[in-house]
Amino acid sequence: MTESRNHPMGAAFLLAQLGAHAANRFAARTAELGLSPADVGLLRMIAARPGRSQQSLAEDLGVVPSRVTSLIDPLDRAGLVERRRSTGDRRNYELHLTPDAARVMDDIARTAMAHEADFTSALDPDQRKQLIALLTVIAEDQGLSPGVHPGYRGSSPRPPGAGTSSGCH
Amino acid sequence: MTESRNHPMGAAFLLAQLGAHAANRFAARTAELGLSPADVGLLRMIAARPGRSQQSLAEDLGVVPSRVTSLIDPLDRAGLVERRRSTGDRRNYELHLTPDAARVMDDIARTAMAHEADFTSALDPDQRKQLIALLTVIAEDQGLSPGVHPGYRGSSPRPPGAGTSSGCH
DNA sequence: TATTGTTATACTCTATAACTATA
DNA sequence: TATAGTTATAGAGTATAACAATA
Repeated sequence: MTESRNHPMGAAFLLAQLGAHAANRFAARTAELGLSPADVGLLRMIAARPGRSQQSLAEDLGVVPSRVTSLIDPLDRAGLVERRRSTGDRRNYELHLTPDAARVMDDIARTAMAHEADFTSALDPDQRKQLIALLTVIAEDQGLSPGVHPGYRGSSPRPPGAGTSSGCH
Repeated sequence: MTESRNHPMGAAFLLAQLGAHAANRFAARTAELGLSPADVGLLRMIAARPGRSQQSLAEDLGVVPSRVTSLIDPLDRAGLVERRRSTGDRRNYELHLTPDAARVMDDIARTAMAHEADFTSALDPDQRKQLIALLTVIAEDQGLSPGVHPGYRGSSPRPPGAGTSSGCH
């Protein structure tokens, strides 16, 4: 309380704090669909580029290929993602959403819109546009790929213990 | 690419994306001080209220008391935090920063300022004020405690698998 | 009996390495 | 020999539960 009064939070800290909160809230919503945020991210990445390989997913996510296996497995078992052996190069898979996934994607879209609306309900439309504009400027300046959420795996060295507590000033 | 062109990101997603990025960058900086972001958060919480107990830390962080033990242990061993048995109630500790910690706190302050400056370097002073104002409105609306970073532990149900990939729309 | 903090244990997440099959 | 993907294994992080000391 003393600190918050005398040292108003910096933008970087507020961003980290709100970002974590937004991710938590979103996770709570997707849980109601029986999906983790990771599931949702994967489904979207496959929807955006059907037929892509697990390898390409691993690169975009910045994770090791073995991790993609365990990430796709539950989606495959749930009947949302289909692994088709590539006819050209039978070593890799072509990942596709199943027809069943269409309904789930609709649910996800609704969930995401509700999340966005709830999260920005304290702002008027003009303020939302301002906020998005400012955040977009920073995102581009920081070299973030549009639509790729870094989770908490880190494009940085990634020391152990990250994730709990503070973030900056 | 298609998606980012046709569906500009919502504020909630940008927040989650930038927040994770900010946390990662900050972690990279604190690592150079030999500290994790968690360490920094703990040191600050103790500095803001010297003599507080591990129990109170557990409540503020939303973690279990046993976790606080393993969080404080390394700081104790590093000679930055001292556990003094409370004279009034000898069950609990009063946590204090050691004299050695003063220098570390200075390093942390410098690190945080450098982080903030780098992160907002794409904005002019007026835009920074705007951004902080907008973020503060949302933070208050969402009921976030000033200065308390939720890590990724979640004030929400917290489904497994959270942390990787997406966050919203 | 209730509370502060610790220890022991189990579970989850993730990376590394070894392996299979293709090329 | 090199590449896509899988499996096995090990390490870190965190919660649960049982425990000690104090109230």
